[in-house]
Amino acid sequence: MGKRVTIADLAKASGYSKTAVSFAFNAPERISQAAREKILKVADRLNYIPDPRARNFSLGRQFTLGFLLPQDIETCLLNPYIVDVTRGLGRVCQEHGYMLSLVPPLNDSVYEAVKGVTVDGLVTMGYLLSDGVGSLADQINLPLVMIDGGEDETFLSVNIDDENAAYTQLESALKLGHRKISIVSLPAPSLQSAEGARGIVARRLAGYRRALADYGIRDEDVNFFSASATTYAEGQLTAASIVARGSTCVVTMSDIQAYGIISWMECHDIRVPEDISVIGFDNIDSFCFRRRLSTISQPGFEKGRTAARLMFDLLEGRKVEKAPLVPFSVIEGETLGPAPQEQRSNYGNN
Amino acid sequence: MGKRVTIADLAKASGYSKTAVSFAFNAPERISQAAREKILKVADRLNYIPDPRARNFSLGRQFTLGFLLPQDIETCLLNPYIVDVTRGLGRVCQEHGYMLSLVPPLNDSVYEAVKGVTVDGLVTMGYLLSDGVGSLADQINLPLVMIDGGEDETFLSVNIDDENAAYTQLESALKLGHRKISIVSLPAPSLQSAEGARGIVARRLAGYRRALADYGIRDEDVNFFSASATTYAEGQLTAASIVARGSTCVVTMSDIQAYGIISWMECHDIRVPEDISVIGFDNIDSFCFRRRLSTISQPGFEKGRTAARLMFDLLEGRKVEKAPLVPFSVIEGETLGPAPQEQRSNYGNN
DNA sequence: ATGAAAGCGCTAACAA
DNA sequence: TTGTTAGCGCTTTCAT
Repeated sequence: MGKRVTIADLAKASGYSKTAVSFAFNAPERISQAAREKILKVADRLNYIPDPRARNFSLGRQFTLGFLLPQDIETCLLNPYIVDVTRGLGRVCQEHGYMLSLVPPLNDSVYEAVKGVTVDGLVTMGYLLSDGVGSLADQINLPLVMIDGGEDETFLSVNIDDENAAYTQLESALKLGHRKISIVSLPAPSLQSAEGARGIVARRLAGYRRALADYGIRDEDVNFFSASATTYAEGQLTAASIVARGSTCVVTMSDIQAYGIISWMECHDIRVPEDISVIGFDNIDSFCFRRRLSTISQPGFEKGRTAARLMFDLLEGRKVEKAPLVPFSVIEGETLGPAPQEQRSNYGNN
Repeated sequence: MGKRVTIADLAKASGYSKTAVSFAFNAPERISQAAREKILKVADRLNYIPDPRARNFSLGRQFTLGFLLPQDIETCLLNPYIVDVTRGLGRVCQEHGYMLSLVPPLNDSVYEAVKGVTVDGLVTMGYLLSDGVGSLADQINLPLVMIDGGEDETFLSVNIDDENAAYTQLESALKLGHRKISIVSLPAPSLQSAEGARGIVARRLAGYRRALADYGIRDEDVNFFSASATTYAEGQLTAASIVARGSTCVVTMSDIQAYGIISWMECHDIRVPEDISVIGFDNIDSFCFRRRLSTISQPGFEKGRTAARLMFDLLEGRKVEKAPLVPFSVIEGETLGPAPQEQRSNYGNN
């Protein structure tokens, strides 16, 4: 348990100064061959390894990017979409020799988490301007890139065109004759606030509203559920209410919710999509599900990569354009079918 | 882009000393009400937030745990077993207000990665003593807990009883009459070295050998494949060779390999388990696969949690027992069936 | 209750 | 080429 060998120890032992030692490790060209060799030899003998904590502090860099998660690590990593984003971030971090730090909201406080973070830049997921993360980051001079945040001039945010994606998603159900729809939303802490109006949830809702209007769906035929967490289990919990409302189609903002819902249906002998259709959002690795989920594909990996790249552009002082929209696409799976006939007749001339 | 406000700024602005400021934030009892209030008020006005980098450096703590991965972040997070371990680690980190840093081997060098890491403790996955990570950690005074490492006195390692688990896995195939077996191993960098003999791969191989011996299987009826990476794609690549060798059962050290193999089989009209059986290892969330995979369940989440707890025991100076074995179990899925009759007759009186 | 000052281990501007 | 020394921003001992 002996204390770690320091640069001072090595300086003394080798008969050189701390500067020389530092140069021996970080700037060979600024020191003579002989000195360098001697120093390194003694370093080896003493088992000296420069302390990265001190080095980073002195350099003012941490060689680490932070990933601010919307929920617990435990919960987030249950969502393959988030895992995919993490993979994208990790890829780019490695290319730059950086580590990737997972930062969950601490004791339910994002602020405390952000205040305590020791990273060169923070990539957030699912936070909005109104959450105050942006201004806090600003205050402590911390570069910020958002994923699935609000589309705002102030900060870079990597997004798909959520409004159109949601429109497309719902429309693919409406086209098949569905008229009684359940919509399952992501948790939206700031939905109420004015600034939240530009958030991802709000944008998707706008897309839904437009689609509903375009197809003349009446308000009373739409049920809206706001999940308290984006999990499989939460999906299962919602399923019963959905069925009770007589919807013929469920539109979710997350595949993982959709899976939960489908699993509940299966346990209750409700056929998907014969009795009720389900269409998800994300397109998490569906190769491993029983049936291919009908869904909207949004490239998590790509989003992560893009965000991290933007971050390094920022860090390395490169010019940054506004973050580009990442493309989405429709995945035709096996969980979306035509609306059941009986229901359809209820709404007549269609 | 103004520089961040420092403790010195605040000291000057508030008319107090740096000490007072520090106390105002970290030790209210050591300062007068009035002083504290005044300081905090000015802090607020100046937008002062203590810099965690300096604070951590000064305290000699990072409030971060490192997770040393066996491969790229990108690749590792493709493996749900590893994601599960990460979740377990993350859970405990959060309980302690810690962040979790993902540390991949940098430029293919674990050493460089470990040398540069700024964490309070390092949890490794899949490394052995012979990889030298242990002694390096020792050298820089970095607490270490291993997952799936060697069973060794020197370091704590969280494991299941891999030898018996492997035995059980293979035996469940042998019991069903399989006599021509393919074994797909994890990548094993240090399998050759003497110390590697206690590693996870070696222990499982020992289990396999014992099972093969107990059931009198001849060497020439066993095919051994060592994957270069633990991925779905690698599994698919191996599948063709497996079929070519005429095995009736594939035993893999990882579910993800098994899934890859099965997917290849399906694409080539080979029925699982009618034509060939597959039994995996890990039991990654099989709820989302087409058919339940026959496999050995090892609790990744539990391993992560246990490892992190041991780490905090270490960090907080608690006594630590030797790491306990985490229990495994057999999952009876739908991909392991009796050996095909034709093959069986080849090997007669059974 | 308060403050001066000495660290923490390293980097790097500056002087020799 | 080499060494002296002043930071980096915070914590904390030890006087006062």
